[in-house]
Amino acid sequence: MARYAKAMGHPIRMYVLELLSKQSCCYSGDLTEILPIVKSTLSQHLKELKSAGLIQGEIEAPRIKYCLNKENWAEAQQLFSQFLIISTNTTDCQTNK
Amino acid sequence: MARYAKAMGHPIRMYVLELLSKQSCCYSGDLTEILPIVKSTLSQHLKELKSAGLIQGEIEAPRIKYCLNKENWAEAQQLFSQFLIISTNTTDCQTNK
DNA sequence: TATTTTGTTCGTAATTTCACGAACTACGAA
DNA sequence: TTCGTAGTTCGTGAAATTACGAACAAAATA
Repeated sequence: MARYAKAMGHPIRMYVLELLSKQSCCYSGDLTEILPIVKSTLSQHLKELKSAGLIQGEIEAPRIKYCLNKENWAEAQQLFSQFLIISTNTTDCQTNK
Repeated sequence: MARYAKAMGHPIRMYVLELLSKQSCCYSGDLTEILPIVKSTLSQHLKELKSAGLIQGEIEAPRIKYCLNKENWAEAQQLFSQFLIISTNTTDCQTNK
């Protein structure tokens, strides 16, 4: 979960994920036109998202089509939603004192 | 959301959050005994979690009692679970080509 | 009042992140 | 084959992160 969170912890990467969650897929060329960064920087961010497992790229020459990695996305959904539930039966505050 | 994600993007901070989600509250003195870091480092992490809005501290002299910031926690829950849903009606892949 | 406990702040160092441009690779099209 | 397009990789530098120990502050206790 820390790995997913870390990947999500940057506005550019968040933007890409948000787009992909709405739009099924995109090409990085289109992203460079929208985003205020050069293509090499974008490439790095996409690489991070890919190695975190949140997206996947598919060659569609001469471009690359990116979309969500649905399997891991579902896992993240599972992890985060479970984690962020405020448990109603938390144990009492323990101290070693 | 990037702010929350960033705060969650470190194992130590994740550990603290996990503990607090199970245990209602804790004291940082107890954490220093469990975690492999020095108190000043822990203090920094707690500060980050606090400034991200995920936890809050309450003075209970001579110690400080930490617990989740339930309001923001609920917001994060909302944001993440909504965000991570795989929308079934994504629009088609758009390209500027 | 002096001491101990608890935690923060500060300075420092090592590492990582982020961003850029240049050089390179791959591949389709002229 | 040569050219143009689409991306990646590499080297670099600036800034942020992570961790530590020392010094400091606040407050309970001896």
